[in-house]
Amino acid sequence: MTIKIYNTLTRKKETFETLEPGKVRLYVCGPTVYSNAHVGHAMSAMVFDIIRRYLEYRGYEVRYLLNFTDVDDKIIARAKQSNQDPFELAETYIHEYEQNLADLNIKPATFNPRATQEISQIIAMISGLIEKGYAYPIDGDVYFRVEKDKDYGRLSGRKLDDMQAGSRIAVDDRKEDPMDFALWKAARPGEPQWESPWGAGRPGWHIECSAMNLHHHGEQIDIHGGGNDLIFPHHENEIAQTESLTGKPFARYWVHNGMLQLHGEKMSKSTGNLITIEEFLTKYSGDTLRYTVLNSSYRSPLTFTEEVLQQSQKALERLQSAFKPASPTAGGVSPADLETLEKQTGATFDHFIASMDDDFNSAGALGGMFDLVRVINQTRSLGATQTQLEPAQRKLRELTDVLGLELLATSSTSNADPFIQLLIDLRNQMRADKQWAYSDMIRDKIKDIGVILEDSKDGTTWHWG
RNA sequence: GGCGACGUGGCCAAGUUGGCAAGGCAAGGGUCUGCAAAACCCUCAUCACGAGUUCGAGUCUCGUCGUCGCCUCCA
Repeated sequence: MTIKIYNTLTRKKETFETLEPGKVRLYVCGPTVYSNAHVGHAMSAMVFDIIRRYLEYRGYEVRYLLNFTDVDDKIIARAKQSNQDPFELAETYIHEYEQNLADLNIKPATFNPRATQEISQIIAMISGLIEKGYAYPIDGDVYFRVEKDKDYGRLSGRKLDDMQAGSRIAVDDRKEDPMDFALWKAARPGEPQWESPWGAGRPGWHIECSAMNLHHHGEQIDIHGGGNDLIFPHHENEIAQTESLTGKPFARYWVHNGMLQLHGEKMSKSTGNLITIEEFLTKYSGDTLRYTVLNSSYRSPLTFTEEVLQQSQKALERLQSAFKPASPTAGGVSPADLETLEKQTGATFDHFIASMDDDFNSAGALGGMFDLVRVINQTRSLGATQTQLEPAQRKLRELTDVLGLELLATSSTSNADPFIQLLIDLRNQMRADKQWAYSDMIRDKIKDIGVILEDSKDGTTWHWG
């Protein structure tokens, strides 16, 4: 079995082969840290978390770099506005972002490079590009010469001639070509700056990712990821810079996630059409977002509405239902029934691998998992013992772990437990005496506190609701 | 204007090389239960529209309509 990945560069699904057997060099463009991260960032981080987890599950050693762009126009502008030091501002949002990711059960990257920590590498790269004739300095700025790069536009599928440079932003007429982009920006007074052969200044937007990759991964990497809004110009320019310098293909697979749609439009920092991760988590769990992400293709736009989130919550509860233990008094189930369960466990596993191997088709994988949920619940209903249920439940848990779903047990131990149990015992005494009004009242009132009671032949169970 | 993606039941959504349309939510009916909840069983689509290729198309080709993304900072 082989993994297939959709490659933006070729617009086809391709068989996944790594540069080095068993090892994956993965780089994902993280946020520019000038404000609170929103759910769109979370989606992207989650998509690559899922990809990373799956590759690891399939036996790869994944070296995962997620960068922070911690110096740029917006950070500087924002810092000025609030009379803050730009580095401190960036630092604050980096910490917040890392906390957000942790709250969403996103595994930390192997390493988080930052633009400001790569300045010497950036300067070295730019010098190399100038030497090779791919870049030129003007008044302390340095620009990349797109004309010299004959492949330019190959990732985004556009030609220089087709692009309406300056259609929305004034063209700087000092540049040789309107599409030339800044590698280095001359310092303005009061702004962060570093010394360079072209005078004091700071890096342009795209160069830091090229430099970080070169520095921490090497000249070539396996997977380069990010939102599909980065395809042009960001990733296009990364390719131009890196390949012009090294003369080698940069990333083998370019993987892009679709945009999260809020109110029918892309969630976006600049337009203010957003919900921050923090806000989101006051209402929903990280699992709810993760399920929503998993339930559709990572490459498609993600429908993000209250209704969809509620549906995800319900679906998670159903997934969770498979993990309910067998009744302690269960008498066991026939070998035939057990075989049905075993077969479904195997089928679900095979389906999971086949789906995920196919460009990380998590929605398909989930579909198969629900088939197992049903059979587990069926088998339990038929009277299976916990020992009989256990292997199937364990396999299902293994798969939900791969997807990064936490499925926290709805019942958690707390020091309220003895009191809840006391109420249940009292209520069951009342039920034995057919005092329905009082027993129902207890059930209603305790529900208001968040405890759900469920009666069955074998007794009463409860969980936090 | 250029480039690209997409349009599957009330909602979300999957769909390998074309061969009688996964799954979840919601809804209706039933089993169980004092009731409720949970669980289980049953029911619920011809795939935007039109034309074409084919023995056969959601799956290929062309056209129409619609939605979204990029071409400016953006995950």
